[in-house]
Amino acid sequence: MGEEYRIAHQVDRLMRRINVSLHQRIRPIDVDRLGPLGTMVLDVLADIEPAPIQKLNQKMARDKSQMTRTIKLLESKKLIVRDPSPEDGRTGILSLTPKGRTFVQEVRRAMSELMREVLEPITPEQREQLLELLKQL
Amino acid sequence: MGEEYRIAHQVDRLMRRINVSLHQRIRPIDVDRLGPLGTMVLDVLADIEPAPIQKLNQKMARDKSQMTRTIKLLESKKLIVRDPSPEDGRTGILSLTPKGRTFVQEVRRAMSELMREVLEPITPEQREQLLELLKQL
DNA sequence: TATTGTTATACTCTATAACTATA
DNA sequence: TATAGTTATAGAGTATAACAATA
Repeated sequence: MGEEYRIAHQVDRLMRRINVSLHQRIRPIDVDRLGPLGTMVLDVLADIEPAPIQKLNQKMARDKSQMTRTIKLLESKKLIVRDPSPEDGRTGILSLTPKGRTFVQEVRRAMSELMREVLEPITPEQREQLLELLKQL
Repeated sequence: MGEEYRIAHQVDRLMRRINVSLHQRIRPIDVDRLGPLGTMVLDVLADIEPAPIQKLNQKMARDKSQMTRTIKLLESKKLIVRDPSPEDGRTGILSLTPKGRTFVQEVRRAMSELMREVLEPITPEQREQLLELLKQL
């Protein structure tokens, strides 16, 4: 094709749409003011907990220092807890608190609703296809 | 599926990967310090020029005030020009200068190279499929 | 009255490097 | 020495609202 850059444009545009809509939908339920990043970190962590910080970093593809700050915020709001790792004294194992889990449920409800709107132009089979393609990347 | 939110996670992760790699690759050629956003605005504009600001806004899915600033930056670096619209006195028509076009070519070369790496795990047919799906959204 | 674009402000996210502690 | 995480700081991107000019 030689126009691979077009995929980058489309991904950017899609991500922007998702972020803007998500921001609007999340605000009323984001009583702890985690912001979009804090919300997403919690959401991603919910899939992999209990998990060392490093694993969360990989999934989020942000840099370490940013994750440090976000984790600290989530801890201070009592949404996650950090336990020492028995294997590696340098790292911590993150888990959600009950409060964190409840919030993630709300976030996912809002997010799935939003994504259903965004994905409305394509069929359920195409959605599966899209998810599979993205997972491979 | 009921797990539409997972697509949002994957899109976020992909976009992060693209942004980080792009930032590194663009820096050496971004002599005017446009940054990732300025670079992408110029890149997108190259596809639709000459275009009113509004059309660029739609394509970029950023808010107006941010685009105002970015356009001003690109203008000040002589990468684009703004001509008054004959139809609507409120808006301007944006076009790339020769300098802007040259820069876009370099950016696209770097971007396509990067995307080929990112897209390496999937076949060319799947790339087309992905682009088509994204376009529909 | 609605729309386009601008300005101003506060906030959030990002990149980078230097640092500490453990492996 | 290498790696995980932290801290500090500068810079880039974002959301919002108020505003002027034109439609």
